[in-house]
Amino acid sequence: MVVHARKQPRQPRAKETVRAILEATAQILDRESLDAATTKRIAEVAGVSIGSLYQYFSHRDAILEALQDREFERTLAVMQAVFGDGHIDKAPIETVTAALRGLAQLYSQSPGLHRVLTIEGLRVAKSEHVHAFDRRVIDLVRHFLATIRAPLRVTDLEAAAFIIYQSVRATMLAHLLERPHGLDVDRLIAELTQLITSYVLGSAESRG
Amino acid sequence: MVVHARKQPRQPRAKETVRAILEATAQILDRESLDAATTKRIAEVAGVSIGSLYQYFSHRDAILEALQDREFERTLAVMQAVFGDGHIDKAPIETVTAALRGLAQLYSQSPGLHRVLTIEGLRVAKSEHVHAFDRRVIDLVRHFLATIRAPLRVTDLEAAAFIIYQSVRATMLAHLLERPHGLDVDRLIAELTQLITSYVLGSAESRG
Amino acid sequence: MVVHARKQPRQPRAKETVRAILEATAQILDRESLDAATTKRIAEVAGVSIGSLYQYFSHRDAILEALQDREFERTLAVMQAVFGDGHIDKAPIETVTAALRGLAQLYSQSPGLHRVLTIEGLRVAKSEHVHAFDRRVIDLVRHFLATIRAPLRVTDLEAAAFIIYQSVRATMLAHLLERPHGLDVDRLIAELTQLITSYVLGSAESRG
Amino acid sequence: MVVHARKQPRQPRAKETVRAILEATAQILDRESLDAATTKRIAEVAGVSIGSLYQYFSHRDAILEALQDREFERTLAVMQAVFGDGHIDKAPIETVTAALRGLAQLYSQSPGLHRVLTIEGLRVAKSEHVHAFDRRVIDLVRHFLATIRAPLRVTDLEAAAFIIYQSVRATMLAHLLERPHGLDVDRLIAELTQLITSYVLGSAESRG
DNA sequence: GATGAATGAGAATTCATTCAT
DNA sequence: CATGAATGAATTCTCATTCAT
Repeated sequence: MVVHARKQPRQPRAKETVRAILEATAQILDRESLDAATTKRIAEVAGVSIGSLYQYFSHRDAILEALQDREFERTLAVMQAVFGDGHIDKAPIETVTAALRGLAQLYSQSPGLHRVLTIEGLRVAKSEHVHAFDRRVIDLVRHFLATIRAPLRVTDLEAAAFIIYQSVRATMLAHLLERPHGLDVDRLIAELTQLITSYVLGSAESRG
Repeated sequence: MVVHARKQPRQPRAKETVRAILEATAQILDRESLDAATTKRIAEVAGVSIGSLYQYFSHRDAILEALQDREFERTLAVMQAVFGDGHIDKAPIETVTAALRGLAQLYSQSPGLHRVLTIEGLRVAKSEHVHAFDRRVIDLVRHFLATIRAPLRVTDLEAAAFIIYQSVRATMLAHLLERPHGLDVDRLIAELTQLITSYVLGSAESRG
Repeated sequence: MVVHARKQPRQPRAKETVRAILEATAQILDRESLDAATTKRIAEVAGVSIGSLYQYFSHRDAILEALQDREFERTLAVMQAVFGDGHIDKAPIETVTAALRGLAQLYSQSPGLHRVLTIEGLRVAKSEHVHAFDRRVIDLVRHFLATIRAPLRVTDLEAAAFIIYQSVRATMLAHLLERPHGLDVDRLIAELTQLITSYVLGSAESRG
Repeated sequence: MVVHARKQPRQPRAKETVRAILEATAQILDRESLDAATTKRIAEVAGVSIGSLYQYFSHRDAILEALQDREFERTLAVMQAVFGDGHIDKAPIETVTAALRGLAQLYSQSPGLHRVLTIEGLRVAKSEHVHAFDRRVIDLVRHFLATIRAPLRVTDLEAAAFIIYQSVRATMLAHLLERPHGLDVDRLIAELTQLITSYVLGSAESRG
């Protein structure tokens, strides 16, 4: 899973080192910026030597990719849990709210990390990595839409999933980074739920 | 207009140089990336010397800011035209469609530029520049919502404007950069119109 | 006399331009620093174009050299006046005081200029220009010492002239630049007079 | 001691690198000039890469400051040794001679370095560093004057110390840089001793 | 003559990566 | 394995000088 790792850490000490490196990088991205995440700074914060970075990661970007992996897995896990079979009998509006809640919590834990992931998604040469993640999330959303029993207003589920994914991500991230006053997270989730359900189901259903 | 210009170009040759620098930078941002826009590369593409960059721009970022300015003004002009008095009697759905069309056209002219502007908006230390632009666009949207005659479903217009702005921007940009197959721009505009009108007005009105 | 001048200014307008350039440079050296005296800045302050600088001076340093010339001539003029025949009958202490007074006045008119001239004198490859000036001043001092009628305590007049020149220059300049509190210029002159006459004549004579 | 060092060199190899950098810089200052001491040139002469300069010094000037420190400490050590308790019973003329001898030796070891230090003292924005050194040397001289048992001719010891410091420094440095023929260092010291003692004590005492 | 736009060599500094210890 | 000193390509920016208008 850790694609670019130079060597799989097997010993406890090695695992701890890898964990420290990823934690340090996440912290720097969260509190500072992508530019601040130099190898020197990561090594400092992690409390290891620069050499150790290259023991486990072939190049600097591999560290970021490993972090992406971790965050991608967490995000997908949250969505899979919400969209899982257990929720198929609930009202769509509740599933949507649950998904948004889960995402909001995830984002708020490391907004800087998601900020960087979004920026990566804006690169011209977007990595396969990032592309595959987008694909998987959109597939999950599309699948969710397809399993809604109520009549849908939207017909092109692929397009709808794409739009919903982009809208939710951008809005949540902007909210977290800018913290516009007078708009707390619960209210944001309520509004986004409204946005999505109105779009997908039409107002009657979303009201009911 | 060129806020950070070191010197206002007076002679024709000078104006041409400034134009070449901005054009070159826009092209690099469009086709490559923000990182690729080094002073060396910009000068090369513009066909001028590095020194000439600094005749008219105090530092590298000032070139980007000048480009931002240009794009900000264009964007605001489009929106002001659409939201202007002439449209107050039209159905909201038409105004929304017109605005989205205008934006889509603008974005498609220089997607890379808007990509960079979006990235700038994701920086920890977002510049006053970028912030002010976001503010003005959201104000325009809010004002538009406030002048709709039909009964609104949303109550917090500030929140609604914020969500709409972020959603439209992210979706349009992602569409332009990824070009998801099977989703042409007209369809995208139709879907986004649906998204917005359903959210703001409820389905009955948006259908009508 | 203006050694490096590219062309002798003959027309009134041209003379005025040269004057403006030298004045501007002197002002910048006085108020700012040697580094601040860029061709761009000199042209700005002088109110001429950069091109005009090169109309009259072959290269930037030629401007500084012309300034040196001017200052060197002034300095030598002051000393020649004091050490001239008229003063041969006065007491040495009075001549020394008069010379110091003249120099103090000259230095205070443009301390920054003399600062730069001193720095030039500290360059490894001191220009012939600067060297020749040092030589001439020391010759003047030596000649003055040789014409004193009272018995001298010093025997090596060349050495004495060298020491006196360096001491006076450094002390006066440091005084002007640092303005040590509690030491006004009259007091400084009195002290330096004491320093020199005691050294050259011994205390009995310097007291008388 | 190395105030601006970025990192304290611990390993032998590192110490050797720092030493090489300082040695190279001193050599360039001695044989060439302050302007010649570019980072590229220092690295070349030191036989290290430019990057290594920045391992140990935060910026170019920090290298010069480290050199200054080294020289300041040496200079003060020489003067403290001479003006120390052991010399209080000796004749002032001997203490002055000893001090001048010590300084002459120090200056002759690295004239270029002292040249640069003097130039730094002539900068408009003289660094606190340099200023503090001047202050300390003048304080030492003043204290020495105050402890002389013989009756002094000078009354303002602060002014006298200032004048003596500037005169000795400038004269010794000029002597070293210009090497005026017919004036060897012993003779220079004798003359400067004469200059100082005559000034401070009057000729009778300085003769005895 | 006068102008000032254009030039480009050269300066300081950063940072991912390597490798001897 | 771990370390961190060393590397040097690449970046931004300055400024004396030239030359077309």
